[in-house]
Amino acid sequence: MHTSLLDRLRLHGYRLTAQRRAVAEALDGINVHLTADEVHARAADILPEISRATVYSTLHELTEMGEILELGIEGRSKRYDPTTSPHNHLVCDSCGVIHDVQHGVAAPELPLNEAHGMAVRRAEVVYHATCGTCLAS
Amino acid sequence: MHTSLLDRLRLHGYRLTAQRRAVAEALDGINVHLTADEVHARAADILPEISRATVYSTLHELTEMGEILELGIEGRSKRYDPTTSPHNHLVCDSCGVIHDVQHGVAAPELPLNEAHGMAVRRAEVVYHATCGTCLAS
DNA sequence: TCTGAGTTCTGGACTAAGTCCAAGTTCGGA
DNA sequence: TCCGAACTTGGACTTAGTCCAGAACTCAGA
Repeated sequence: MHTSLLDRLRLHGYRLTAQRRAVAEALDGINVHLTADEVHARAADILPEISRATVYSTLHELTEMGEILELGIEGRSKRYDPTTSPHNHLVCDSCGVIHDVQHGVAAPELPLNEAHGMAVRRAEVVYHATCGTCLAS
Repeated sequence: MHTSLLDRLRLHGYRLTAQRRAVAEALDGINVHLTADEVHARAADILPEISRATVYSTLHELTEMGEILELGIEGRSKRYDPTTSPHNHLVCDSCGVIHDVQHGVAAPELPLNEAHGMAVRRAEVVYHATCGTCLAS
């Protein structure tokens, strides 16, 4: 995946740098939703001197390109989702863990008269739950 | 509303203090979703010396009681929703403004085999959009 | 009405997440 | 290879939220 992601960065007029490569690799092949700090830690395994500011800006670029999804569902920190095809999320309100929900149910559409003049881009269903670990403690 | 809300605080074993009254009044009769800081500002109009820490702890108590909803949908700060009956949200991803969506569409239910062992409490549909103000700028 | 135990509040210090910026470095088209 | 534009760095800063010890307050019971 990351090769084509880097290609796409290029198509969008971004330069290919070691830092962007490291962030792309950090996001490659994972199916959990990392926080910016976790992405930074993984990228730092590949490129130890990468700075937090660079990771943040690269994540913003990828979000803007639509290559990843920025989730601000619960907790203090945003999480980044490499799966951009429409899907829903199951969130533990107490620890912030997020699971993808793959069942094919699409979020119901929003009637135009409810849109408050806003341009709706996507809809998702968020299931608020408590995970086993948090239930036990 | 706030009278009964205070009654319910009492029923839950909480004491009635001027500070809790002020927070309850700050949330009373509004239909926008305030951030903790905005709640603090409104409460401070009623009780100028109320501290941030108190507002935060009162908001947590009310959330725990189920009297208000804590929303962490987008942006850096949580917002508090005095409407606890099931409804959906329309969010501007760029400025964080949240509108309630009143149309009667319920979020689809989550199949048990998708629940990852988590106890699902509620589901909501979140519509991600850009508001008129942000579109213009 | 008074009292005292226990609850609540305060304000300031602290933490975590994220942003900003100036200066130095690197990329890649010509 | 050269050079300008784009990118990165790291440290300071901002914002949102938490923590804590001591002071103030609430309210049940006398």
